Amino acid sequence: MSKFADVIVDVATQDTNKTFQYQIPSQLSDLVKVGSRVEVPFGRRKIQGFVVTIKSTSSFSGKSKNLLSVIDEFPPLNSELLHLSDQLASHLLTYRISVIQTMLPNVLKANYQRFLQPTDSISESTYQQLFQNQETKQLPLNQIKDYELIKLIQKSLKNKETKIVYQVKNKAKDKVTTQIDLGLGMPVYQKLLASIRSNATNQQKLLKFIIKNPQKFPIIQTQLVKEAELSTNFLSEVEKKGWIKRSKIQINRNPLADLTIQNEASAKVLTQEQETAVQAINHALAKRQKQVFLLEGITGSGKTEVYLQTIAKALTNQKQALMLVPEIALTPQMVRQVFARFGAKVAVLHSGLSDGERYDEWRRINGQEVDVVVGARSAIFAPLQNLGLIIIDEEHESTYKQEENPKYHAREVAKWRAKYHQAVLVLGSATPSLESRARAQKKRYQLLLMTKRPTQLALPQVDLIDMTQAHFSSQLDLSDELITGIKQTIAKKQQVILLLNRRGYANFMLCRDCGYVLKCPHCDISLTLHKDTQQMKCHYCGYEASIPKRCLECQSTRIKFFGSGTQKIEELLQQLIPESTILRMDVDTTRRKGGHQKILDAFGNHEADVLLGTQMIAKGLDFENVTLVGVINADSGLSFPDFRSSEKTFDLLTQVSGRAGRASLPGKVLIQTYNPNHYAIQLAKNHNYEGFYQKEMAIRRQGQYPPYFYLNLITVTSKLEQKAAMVAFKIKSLLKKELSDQALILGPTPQAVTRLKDHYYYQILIKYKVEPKLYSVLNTIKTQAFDSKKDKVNIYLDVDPYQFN
DNA sequence: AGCACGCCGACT
DNA sequence: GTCGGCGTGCTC
Repeated sequence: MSKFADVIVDVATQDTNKTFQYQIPSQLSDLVKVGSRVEVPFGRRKIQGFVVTIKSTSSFSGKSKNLLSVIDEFPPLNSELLHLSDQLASHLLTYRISVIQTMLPNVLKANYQRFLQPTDSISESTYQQLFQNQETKQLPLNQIKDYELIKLIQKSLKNKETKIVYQVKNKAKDKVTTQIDLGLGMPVYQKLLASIRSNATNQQKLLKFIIKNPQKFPIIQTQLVKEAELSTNFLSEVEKKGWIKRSKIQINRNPLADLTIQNEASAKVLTQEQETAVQAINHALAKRQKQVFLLEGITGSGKTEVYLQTIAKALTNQKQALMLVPEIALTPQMVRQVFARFGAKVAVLHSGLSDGERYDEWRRINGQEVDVVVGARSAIFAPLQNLGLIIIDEEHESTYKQEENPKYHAREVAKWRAKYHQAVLVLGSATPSLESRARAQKKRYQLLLMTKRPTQLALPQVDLIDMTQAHFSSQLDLSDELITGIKQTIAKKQQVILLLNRRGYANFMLCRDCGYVLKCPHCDISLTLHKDTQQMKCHYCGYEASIPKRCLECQSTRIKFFGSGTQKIEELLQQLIPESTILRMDVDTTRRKGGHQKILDAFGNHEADVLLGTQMIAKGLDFENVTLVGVINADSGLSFPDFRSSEKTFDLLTQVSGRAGRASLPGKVLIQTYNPNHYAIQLAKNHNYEGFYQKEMAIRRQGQYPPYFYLNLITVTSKLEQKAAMVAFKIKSLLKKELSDQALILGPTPQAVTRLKDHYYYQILIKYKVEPKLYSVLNTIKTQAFDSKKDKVNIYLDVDPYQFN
């Protein structure tokens, strides 16, 4: 009896956001499993899809086509992830295939190729023109740009002289290397060495190496080449003589290969507070009940050790653990510690890996070869089947929210998975998100407080520098007080971390005669001066232009650059303190692979006195010689049109302050600000998270924002401004009609940056508490055609938005 | 998404 | 009459 498969097809549109049914041919019946990645005919193409159900009766009224092939040996999706993809797609109002694709490593994305092949009726001349240079009698069509050739192909297709065949290419490749084994017995090698010509140096080298290190065989070819100082050519010669045997073996790319393991593999002695936290979590682990903990511990209170000991507990309970960190490249110390404690049982997943490395790590996880996974946001989808513990470190970080589609929040996915597995979820932070802290208040989460540092070291003294009153010896960016602080620290051979949340040199160019500001031609945003590359760059779309010498409007030479970025401050600082060495760390200096690590290692080795950077220096760094932290402009985040701007500022200041005085030396923090009385800055100065929580909650209640209200952001975009606005107003009236009058519908308003990459953006914000009809309304908005295909209007939905633009 | 089909104006 | 541009609708 033949069977049928329901397949989610690799076409991300509203129309295809459902299953398509295919018949399973008998020769594939043993291979096709639920979760398999398969190749199917779709229209006249062949595409990739994922099997979500297998059934024995047809539910499709038409005639099902046959499934063509199964791509992987083992299904990439298990039933949990299939279930999750379904729920998440409807929760986020996106396509299920998009969710599936974010769950899986990149190499499992399909790579489609089209080839032109001759038919029987092809004429000799057409064949000559199209195929004479093709060995395989087929012409790859993917990147043909020659117009004459395209015309020729079209004509041949029309005359049925040729046809197009479609291929689904699998990008997933195992990494293969050559291994060398001995071909003869040891006494034979001894004899050979004795009888060989004295000028056959390479042969002698190899024989001596074999006799000296027989235990090293089989050996990887590249390693042998290196150790015995031979060439691969030579090795293939001696292979012919039968001295050695070469074979291909599959190996895993190992991203942790060059991580040196520190000697901190054993558990540390816990403080009373740590002990209490570990006990509480371990107790929940033992009960195997779904439970959420909020671990609120000040910077330096030793949250990491709590994580490590509870992971160990989960493992002894025969369970697996998953730990998320905001961005691995920025928290290498954390990864190193997990690796040191749990060794080969650990897999890492993050954006710094190559596609191949990521695929190998993922396969180790999917094969259940590891018990601990550490990774950034998307690691929340790691296919562990026996999860007992999920940890989210720095749970308040906005990096856990993906800003591209599907716009999921890893914390929410973690809750879903914890429930599914009856697992324990630990949310850790020095400055928990208000959402999480409020849930702890309501006892939905269990709050675990850690208020002391194990070293008994006090939190650093924080001083505010009021920039409206401060003294400046030169430019207005660096106050004398901060400069003096830096000089004194350097004089004591100690180090400084400086935070400036703006990259580039100067962020806008103004003509002092006509007031003209140089803007990006595609976005309504001023261009930033980059002195190192001698260019004006758009930080939104990447547009680059040369630095103007004259005003483009009035030709005046009285142009000036305003708004200091990291490049400018670096230059300024070097002038003011010539004896200092400065390392700059921002997206521009860390773009290359391993760029973060290089800078951090150099700073750790005290090759520089000052580490100057954007917010990427605020997280997780632990350098014991840093005794001064300076914040150059604490106000930069406060002016954003975002209800979380105070929270972000408070978090950033608290986080960066925690970088000072990590070991025996007391730390100090200097914060330059134009708003010294702002509550976020005042409370950060006093290390008063609980005070901030109370104050900010009152403001959120007043403003009807989360955690009191839910949010939903609708963005309408078009190349034509009126069109975007018109559709936005239509959507608003539809919402008004369908939702209760408890819901607040704000806008439509043009985005703060109205035009981006030549598109206009209008947005509508819905605030609500309970709206049973909301999802069905949003679904109709998504499906409803507000536009013709001609001047396209796109509608984006963001459930629980974090970025407002 | 990509592909076909069908409609309509334009060109040899 | 046929070519090509664009809008519409469908893919198990």
